[in-house]
Amino acid sequence: MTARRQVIPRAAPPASGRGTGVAPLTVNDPALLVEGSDARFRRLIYDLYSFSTRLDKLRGAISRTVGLTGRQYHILLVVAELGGGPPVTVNKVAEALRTSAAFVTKETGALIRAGLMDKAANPKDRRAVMLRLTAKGEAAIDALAPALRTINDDLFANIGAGAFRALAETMARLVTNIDAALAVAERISRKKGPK
Amino acid sequence: MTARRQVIPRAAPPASGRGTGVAPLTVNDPALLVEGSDARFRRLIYDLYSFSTRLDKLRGAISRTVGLTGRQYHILLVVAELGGGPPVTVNKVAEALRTSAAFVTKETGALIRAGLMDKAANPKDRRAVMLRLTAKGEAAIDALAPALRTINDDLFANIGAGAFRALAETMARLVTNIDAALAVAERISRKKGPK
DNA sequence: GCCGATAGTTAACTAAGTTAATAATTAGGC
DNA sequence: GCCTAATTATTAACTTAGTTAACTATCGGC
Repeated sequence: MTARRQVIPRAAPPASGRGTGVAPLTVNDPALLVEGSDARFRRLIYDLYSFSTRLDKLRGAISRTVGLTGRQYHILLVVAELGGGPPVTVNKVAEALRTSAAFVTKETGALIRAGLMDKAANPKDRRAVMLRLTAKGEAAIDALAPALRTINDDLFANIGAGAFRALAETMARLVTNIDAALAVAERISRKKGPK
Repeated sequence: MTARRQVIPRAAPPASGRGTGVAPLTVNDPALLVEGSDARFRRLIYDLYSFSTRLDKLRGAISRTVGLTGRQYHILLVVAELGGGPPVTVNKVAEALRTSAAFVTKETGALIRAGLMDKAANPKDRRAVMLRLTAKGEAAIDALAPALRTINDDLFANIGAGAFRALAETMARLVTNIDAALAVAERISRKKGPK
């Protein structure tokens, strides 16, 4: 089918229009207002979105060099990190990634087919599986480390030790807080638009 | 088809195993190391991922109360913010959201069908469109503000003005840096795994 | 008046999830 | 010891959020 352009209606009478785009504040907390405006706050939220979009792309690009998607690589890292402790189960990985067990099952399947991970039944609990990296999986992580060092250094260029630690602390707090905020949002969402 | 459980192979000989999970460092920059370890850095990256996943869900939950997806609401906000200046085009919105024009076209279509936005041909340049909020679109933004204030305050609970400003500054720098890092990653990616 | 660049749209595809149903197993109450 | 409820993992079908590539229409320079 051809890409015939859609007909655009003639300019309608202008919307009532706030003109300068003044909108109601999106925060109450005075600590988040700069000279009474939430502009800086909204900018921060946009930056967080921009950053996370790009961070995903970054992870995707790095992962492609070993034939993985970004999420698969992330799972590989988490299994590596949890290894050495008690058996790594599907649910533990799902919790660490804050995603569903179903998704972990699907993606670990790809990693196992690629020979980077293996799965064995836990003799103590035959419902559970034990996920482990293979030697090839560990080699893949090691192979990516040099590129990762270059990229991470670039990413944090001109950010000193103080700013790094402050960021790490604030992000840890935000991660803690966001679950409560999400619970509130979902309560409102269910009340107002249960669909 | 029934969900017959997959047969799990008997425990294979253990992978070569790093045992304690010691992996090569993922950063060089000493400002990012704590006692010679990159553990705090990796934790920060995980936190950034966790946070952005949840932030997406938060936006999704809020947006559902007015029948929008998270991204549609985001586009609505950006058009509101850019309004009042020169005509808002598809490309400008795409740039602000760091996404493709194709995606903006598709999502603004939904917003227009919902009566929240309208589109008119620019008489000065008939290739371009002018996106504007309708009165209903502005009303939707206003209607969400009270819930947003509650949720944002919860999200930034126990984060003072100093930490907020430091976070805003560091995130702005990270957003600047990540484009360079992404360029490096994509160069490596194309070199090593052009597929 | 042609030619390359720019603006937008469409179609087809991919990544990254989700929910719901199902199966296998375990653990607890009695 | 047996039944029931909970837990662990898997599968299938679906959704959201994007992407790239091809294409149309228009503009600006020469």
